[in-house]
Amino acid sequence: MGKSSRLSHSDVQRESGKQQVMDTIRAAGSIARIDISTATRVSPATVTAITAELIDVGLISEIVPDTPRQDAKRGRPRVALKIRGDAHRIAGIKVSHRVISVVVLDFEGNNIVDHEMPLTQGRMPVDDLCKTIMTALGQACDKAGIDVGTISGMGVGMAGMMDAKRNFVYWSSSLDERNVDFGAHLSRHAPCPIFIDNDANLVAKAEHLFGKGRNVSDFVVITIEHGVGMGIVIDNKIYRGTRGCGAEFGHTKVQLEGALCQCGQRGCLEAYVGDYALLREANITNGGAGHRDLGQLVDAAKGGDQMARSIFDRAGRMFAMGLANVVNIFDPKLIILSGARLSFDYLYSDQVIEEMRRWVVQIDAPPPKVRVHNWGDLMWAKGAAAYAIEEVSALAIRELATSDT
Amino acid sequence: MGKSSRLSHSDVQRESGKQQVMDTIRAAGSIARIDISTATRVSPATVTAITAELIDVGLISEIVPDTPRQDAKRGRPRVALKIRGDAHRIAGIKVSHRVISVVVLDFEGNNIVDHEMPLTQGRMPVDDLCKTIMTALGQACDKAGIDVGTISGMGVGMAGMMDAKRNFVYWSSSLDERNVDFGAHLSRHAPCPIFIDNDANLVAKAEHLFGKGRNVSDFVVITIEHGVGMGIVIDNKIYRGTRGCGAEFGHTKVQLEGALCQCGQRGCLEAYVGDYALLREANITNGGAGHRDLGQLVDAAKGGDQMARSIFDRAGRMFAMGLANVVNIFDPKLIILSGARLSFDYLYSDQVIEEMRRWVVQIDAPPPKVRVHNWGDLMWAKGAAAYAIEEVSALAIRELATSDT
DNA sequence: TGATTTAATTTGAAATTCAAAAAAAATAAT
DNA sequence: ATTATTTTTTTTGAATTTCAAATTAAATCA
Repeated sequence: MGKSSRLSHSDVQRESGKQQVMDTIRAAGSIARIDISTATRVSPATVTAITAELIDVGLISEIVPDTPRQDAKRGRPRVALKIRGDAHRIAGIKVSHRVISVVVLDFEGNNIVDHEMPLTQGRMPVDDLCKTIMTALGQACDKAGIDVGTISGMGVGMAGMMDAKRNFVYWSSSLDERNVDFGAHLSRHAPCPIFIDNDANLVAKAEHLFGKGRNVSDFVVITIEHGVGMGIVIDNKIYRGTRGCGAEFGHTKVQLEGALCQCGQRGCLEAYVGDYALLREANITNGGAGHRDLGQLVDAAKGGDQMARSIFDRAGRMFAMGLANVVNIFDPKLIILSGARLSFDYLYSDQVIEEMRRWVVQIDAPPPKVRVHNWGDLMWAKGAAAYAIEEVSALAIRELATSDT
Repeated sequence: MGKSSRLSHSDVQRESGKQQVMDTIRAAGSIARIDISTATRVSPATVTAITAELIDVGLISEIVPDTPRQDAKRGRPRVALKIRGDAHRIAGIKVSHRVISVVVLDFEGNNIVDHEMPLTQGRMPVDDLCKTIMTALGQACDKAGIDVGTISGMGVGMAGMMDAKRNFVYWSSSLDERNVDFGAHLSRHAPCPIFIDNDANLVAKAEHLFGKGRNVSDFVVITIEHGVGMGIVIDNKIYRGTRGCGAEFGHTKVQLEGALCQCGQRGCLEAYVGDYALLREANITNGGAGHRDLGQLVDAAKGGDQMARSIFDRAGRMFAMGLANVVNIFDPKLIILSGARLSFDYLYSDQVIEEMRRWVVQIDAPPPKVRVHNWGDLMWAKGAAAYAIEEVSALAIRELATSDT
């Protein structure tokens, strides 16, 4: 054993010319053949051949120049190509505890419809969850007046540990069972291919395809919701680690024998920056004088309350330390702080980022860029859709090779 | 900018069939064609064609079965292939402060000769270092009675930050100048291709080719010498980060506002586990009663000295915390603790590893394996040679394609 | 000795890619 | 208005790589 692990997959993973061209067009939005050629180092002849085939099957199209003349240059004008939005409809679904969010995107990534469906229970049996997901998708489709059957791929994101390759869920807080072949179950209800992954990875996908990670080959995305998540992109691919649970940034240790975390361990980053951690501190120091929620605490800090401010100060410093560790280990080009909640402002402040930079090993090269991306709640569902778009794209191209001509 | 970064290199990097076959043979040591086929998923027909060519140019050879009968099985017996050791001679050179270590290996990785040359000064001008390196290599060759001109590739490892791809050194403690095109300088003195990289990366290479990382696609190597280094292998490739300084594991922070590190920052792991850190503590607590060296300190701890023991205890706990953070971020299959100095026993103890495991997020899947690899001092030089072997191999195969039939 | 099994090789065809030449579509110059 | 020039795209024919299927080779088993 082991013998086969060394190289066996590199062949499968290596992108065919078609894939490469397709990805380049998607990344660019719109791009002429000659630019595809220079970007991919594939010869113009081949680009012509490939794009002709892709146009033929309807995956991409030429853009007719509406402005008759562009920036005056000689020579045959370049004609740009783009993904055909109407080639496929893709759904992205994010399952969280209280709600299921759905988006339907066209193949270009444009929003067709989005929808939220409240959940009465966070944890449920496998088949219930499948049905619930399909109900949510059905409602979204009704809203847009489209048929569920016209959707050609569906990404599903949820918290927990899973093997994306096999659509297998080791554990998720949304399921009352461990080690479920969730892909197989959901397939029975869904009329299209399904792609399941950890939600942190999906946000990374979303940033890569649609967000601030576009055209960046290596970066890290950090998200804060209830917990602290991290997604890693290396060489344009999601890095998933060996156990498939994604990077557990929230449980990196920032203090020996430190604060108690909900995971049962001590000194986790999450135990300093998570909302429950902040509230815990606030309510202890508050002398039991009634619970405060996070909004109140933020207001208090902004209003100059020393106590509240010191709580956020420490959280910020711990967060900077955790970030610095990531940079010292990974040395990414870019860190994206991706979030839906404005209440985490204090962690995304310039001060925290400055502090992180000071803790990074100093060398001549500039420290990694940090960009804050404040998506709405749809971020997660869009990530799921982004994943599905990539996979459907790959599928379509593989089919191309198999069938006809 | 940016636009071309997305895919441009994937084409260059993707292994040709020949590379794949060559790598598989090297990783296996010896392997039959049919097994190469299954390992690489390349058809038997192609494997036959490729291996025929490789045999033709003398890079590999068939192994004649010395034992006439093997484990009794029917069918045509498989004939194993192996790298031809005499195809090339490769040098590996590690520059440290007090000594230059040299190894010369054959193409299979067998030791032909090793040699150490003391240095009178640790930091020197570029051309001096080039000459010194060539002198050391000359001495090694003399020792073995071989001609320097017969060496077909040379790997050089040194501490510091460098861009391996360009053989460019941003900074090294062995040079009195920054931003040196060291490859260009050394090329003027050397009769063969040169490959330069950070020493931590080279140890990772050594483990991958010759050590405990053989046949493992993703792992992390941690080395402790004066400082704490880390090398990362992802998908059979060295992960170098964007700034090319390798992973700065030694400067990850394990304590907010903690102990002062030689880098000037506070709370670095190195400031707790580095030898100078231990001695600093020992000598403070010693009440100024004469300096003790690390050996003495180790002996004292083993002899039951409470003070000494508590120093190692804390160092061990900090090390475990640092390791746990790497696991929580990276989730590698395997961690190799690679070292030349036995005095670091206390960091590589079962207790420390157990502690680390407890600090890793608990999931169903087993935690990463930890293996201690106690190489001699040659580890570093062998790493340099390993790198050169890989590169010369790639070169030879590229030439194959270029020249003749 | 022939049947069976497994490994390796041969052969012809398919797929992919590219260099070089040609064509297309624009502007600039005369 | 015509020709020259420039740049992009397409066509064409050839080289390379790879594989499926058939064949050959080398062993053991009956």
